[in-house]
Amino acid sequence: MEIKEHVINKMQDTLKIASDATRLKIMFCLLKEEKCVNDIALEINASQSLVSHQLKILKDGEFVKSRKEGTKIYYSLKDEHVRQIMEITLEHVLEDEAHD
Amino acid sequence: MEIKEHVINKMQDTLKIASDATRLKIMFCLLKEEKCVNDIALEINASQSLVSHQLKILKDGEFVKSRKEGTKIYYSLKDEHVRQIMEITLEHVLEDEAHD
DNA sequence: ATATTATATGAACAATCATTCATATTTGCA
DNA sequence: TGCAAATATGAATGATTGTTCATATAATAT
Repeated sequence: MEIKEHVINKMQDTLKIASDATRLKIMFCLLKEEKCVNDIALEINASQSLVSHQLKILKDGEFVKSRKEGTKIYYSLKDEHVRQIMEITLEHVLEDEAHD
Repeated sequence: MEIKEHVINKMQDTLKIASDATRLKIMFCLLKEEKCVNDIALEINASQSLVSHQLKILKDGEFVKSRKEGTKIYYSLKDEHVRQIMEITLEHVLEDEAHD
C-alpha cells in the first residue's frame, strides 16, 4: 500500500469520532453558531454529563474548539473539514434515501 | 433541531462503516482499480475471511460495488462520495500532523 | 463425479465504547 | 467565606463490534 499505517489509524480515529449520533447532533447544533454546554444539552435533549463527555472527545479530535466567558464555555465547530465531512455524509445518506 | 433523527442515525451508520482501519485499507486498495477478494487480502495483509466480512459491510453501506467474472468477484468503490470522505478525512489528519 | 479455487457465512471471544450516576472543579456573586 | 451556576471527571455497566476459526457455497476444470 502507498499510504502509511499510522495515517490510516488517524483516519480511523477521526471517523470514529464523527460516527456517533450524539456527537453528530452536537455538531449540527453548532453548525450556525457557538453554544454553551447547557444550551446544547437542552437542544439535543441529552444530559449535561453526556454532552460534556462527548464535547471532550470532539475537542480532542479537533472537531470543535472552545472559548471561555465567565462561568460559561462556548463551543463551536473547528474548521471547514468538519463541515465538509458532515455535508458529504449527509449527501451520501440522502442519495440512498432516494432509491430505497 | 432542524435535522431528522433518522437522518442522523443513517449518518452515524455511514461514518461507522468508514471508521475502521481494515475497511479504510480496503478502500485505499480500490482507489485506482477494481480488485478481487484474494488480491485485496494479499495487498493489505489480512485473512480472506476478514476481507470478505468487511467487504460485505462496505457493500451494504453503499461504499463498494461488485462484479462477478467466472469464479472471481471484483470489487470497486461505489461513487464519488466515498472518495470525497476519504479525501477530506485524509486532509484533516494531515493538517493535524503538521502542528503536532 | 471429484478436486480445486474463490468467496461467503456463522458462532464465539475479546475489546471498545456510549451512557448513567455520583461527585469534583471552577467561576461569579452576595 | 459561602452559595449557586456551569462544566468536567471517574467508575461502572451494557451493548456493539472486529477478528479468528471452522465450515459452507459456488463455479470451473479434469
